[in-house]
Amino acid sequence: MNYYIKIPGFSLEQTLESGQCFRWRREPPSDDPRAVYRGFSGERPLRVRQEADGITLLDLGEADRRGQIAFWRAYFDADTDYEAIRKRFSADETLRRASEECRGLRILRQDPFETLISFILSQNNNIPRIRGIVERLCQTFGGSDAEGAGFGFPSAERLAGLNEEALAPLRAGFRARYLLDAARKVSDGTVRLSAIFGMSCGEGRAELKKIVGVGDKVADCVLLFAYHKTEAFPSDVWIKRIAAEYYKDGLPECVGGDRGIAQQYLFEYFRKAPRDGKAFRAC
DNA sequence: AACCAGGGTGATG
DNA sequence: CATCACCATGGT
Repeated sequence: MNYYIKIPGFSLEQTLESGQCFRWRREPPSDDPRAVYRGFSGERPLRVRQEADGITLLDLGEADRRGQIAFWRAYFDADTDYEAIRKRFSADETLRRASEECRGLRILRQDPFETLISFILSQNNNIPRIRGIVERLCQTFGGSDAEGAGFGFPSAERLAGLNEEALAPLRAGFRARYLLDAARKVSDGTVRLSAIFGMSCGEGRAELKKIVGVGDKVADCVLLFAYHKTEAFPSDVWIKRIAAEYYKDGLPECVGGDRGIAQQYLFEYFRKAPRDGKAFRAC
């Protein structure tokens, strides 16, 4: 059974290909002109289709349909008013352009463990290769869906029982050691991922940084993309360049507590900008 | 061939 | 506290 969710202005492509998640793939073009994506959140599979004014969840199973719908509404952040946020951001000219250009982009509410591992693997790495490593991780250690929808994200317990040798086929390099430390500390309760929902940004950051290989940037990505703590501000090489060019004295006042949302608009806007010569001049 | 990629760690000034 | 080599791998 299919289920339509109205999300005005929302774009699957802008959201799922913005570098905040790594497990969604666009299906090859069929006779259906509308884009269809297939992916997972943690162990939950989904096929989802772009509509003019929202999305359609495709082929939902019979069990707990209300629960599934509520889950994906939250995942795609369907109940946040991004129009109001963009209006507020428009006081700053650069942010106005970025948020206009990336109008369909939303901050997902992803699975915490999946997000943690994915961004551990992201360090000193590029997005296509991160996607490849995460995919191999799921195919090798994740649970298979009965319908052949693919492989869910492996649990912390499963990964905690492995060693670096077992992870070698992933070709994650030096990050494999960090992945194991994370899986171990999550599965033995040293790091309590579920407790972070109720923590402040600072507390959550400290909790995540108990893991070897998690610094400020990775921690803030998890706080933003899994826990939806929008005051988290992941500062990567792109954002550092943008800040040096446009925001030497910090973000403008209109951003308020939503620094993470501003960050994602800026990241995506400049990353997509034409790269011939001076990347930022034309923006 | 050198440089870069949604960084972090550990060793030095 | 600031800097810096280094980490493993693949793409340009």
